Amino acid sequence: MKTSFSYEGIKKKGYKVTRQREIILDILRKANVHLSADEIYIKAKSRSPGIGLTTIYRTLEMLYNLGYVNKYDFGEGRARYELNDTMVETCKHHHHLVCLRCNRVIDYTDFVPQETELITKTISGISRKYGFKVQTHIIQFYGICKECQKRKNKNGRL
Amino acid sequence: MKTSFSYEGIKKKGYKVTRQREIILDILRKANVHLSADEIYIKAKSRSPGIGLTTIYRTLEMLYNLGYVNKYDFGEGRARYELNDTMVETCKHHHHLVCLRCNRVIDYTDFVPQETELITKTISGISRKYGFKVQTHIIQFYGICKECQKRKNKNGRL
DNA sequence: TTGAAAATGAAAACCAGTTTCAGTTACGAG
DNA sequence: CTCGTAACTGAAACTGGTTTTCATTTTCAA
Ligand SMILES: [Zn+2]
Ligand SMILES: [Zn+2]
Ligand SMILES: [Zn+2]
Ligand SMILES: [Zn+2]
Repeated sequence: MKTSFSYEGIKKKGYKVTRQREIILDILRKANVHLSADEIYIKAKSRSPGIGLTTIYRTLEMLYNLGYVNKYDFGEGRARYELNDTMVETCKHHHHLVCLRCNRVIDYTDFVPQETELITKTISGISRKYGFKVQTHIIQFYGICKECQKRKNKNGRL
Repeated sequence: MKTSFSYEGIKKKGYKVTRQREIILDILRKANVHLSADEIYIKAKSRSPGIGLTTIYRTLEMLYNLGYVNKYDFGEGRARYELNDTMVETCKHHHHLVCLRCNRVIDYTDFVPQETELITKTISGISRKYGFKVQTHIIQFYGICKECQKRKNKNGRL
């Protein structure tokens, strides 16, 4: 555990830097997918077998309250987490494409031209119209991914 | 229960029109907010005390599979449902502003012009780049509503 | 070094949602 | 209008993710 770049923010808020939290943060930092609490637990256990699932949840909540992780619901009945760009400079803000057939989630950061600009304008428009101060947003497109389009349509709403 | 305008779609798919389903549909039709399964259950029970929560869940799932209701997660740990515009002509497609302090959810249908442009361009961009066929989307802005901005900031991430 | 506040892990509790199953109902074929 | 059957129902048990409880341990500023 060498990179201590973000621990200051944690200490400043009165939270303590523990071995468990270092491990969880490291796992999140290295992940390039959205992890569930349970997936983090498995990974953490292999490094520190005594760690408890409760600690995973508590740490994720702390990081969420600090605004360091995003928490997503892709309709699987459990949350998924990822460090956001306030924490990791390599993690760029992105949106999601969720396949309704295979449940795969595609992140995309390479927004179509003008998308970023349009979002900025939309946010300021919302602020003007509704007096609502936007902090974050979630944009998810649901549909059928390229691979699934090749397969035969099975039952369901798809 | 007079309005039977949408029951044909249900029958056509091999589902039966039962008294319970009529009640649930009627509750959804009259609601002007997003209801949770439990809230629907309370309302339904006052009309038909014998109704079971299981039936609420099963009916909502059926309606979701038929594409008649939208299912949302606003981070409360339970789903919320509403009839969409395929079912109710008065219900227009909308996006959400979720207040992080008071948890109120504001629907808005009068998008700022840039927002409509954003959606159109993004969907066609996604189709071109990823071969992803978009069916629906969810756009939620999280922040602080007008009323809460007047109040003092308490602890938390806000 | 040390003490108070914070964090930990195990176990139990919690709770939205699902499954099971025996009895009931809708509804189309006849 | 029967009738048979597939669909539907409600109660109860169950599931699985998340939270709470509590006794013990750890962090870290003074
Ligand atoms: Zn964005
Ligand atoms: Zn797919
Ligand atoms: Zn939209
Ligand atoms: Zn508010």
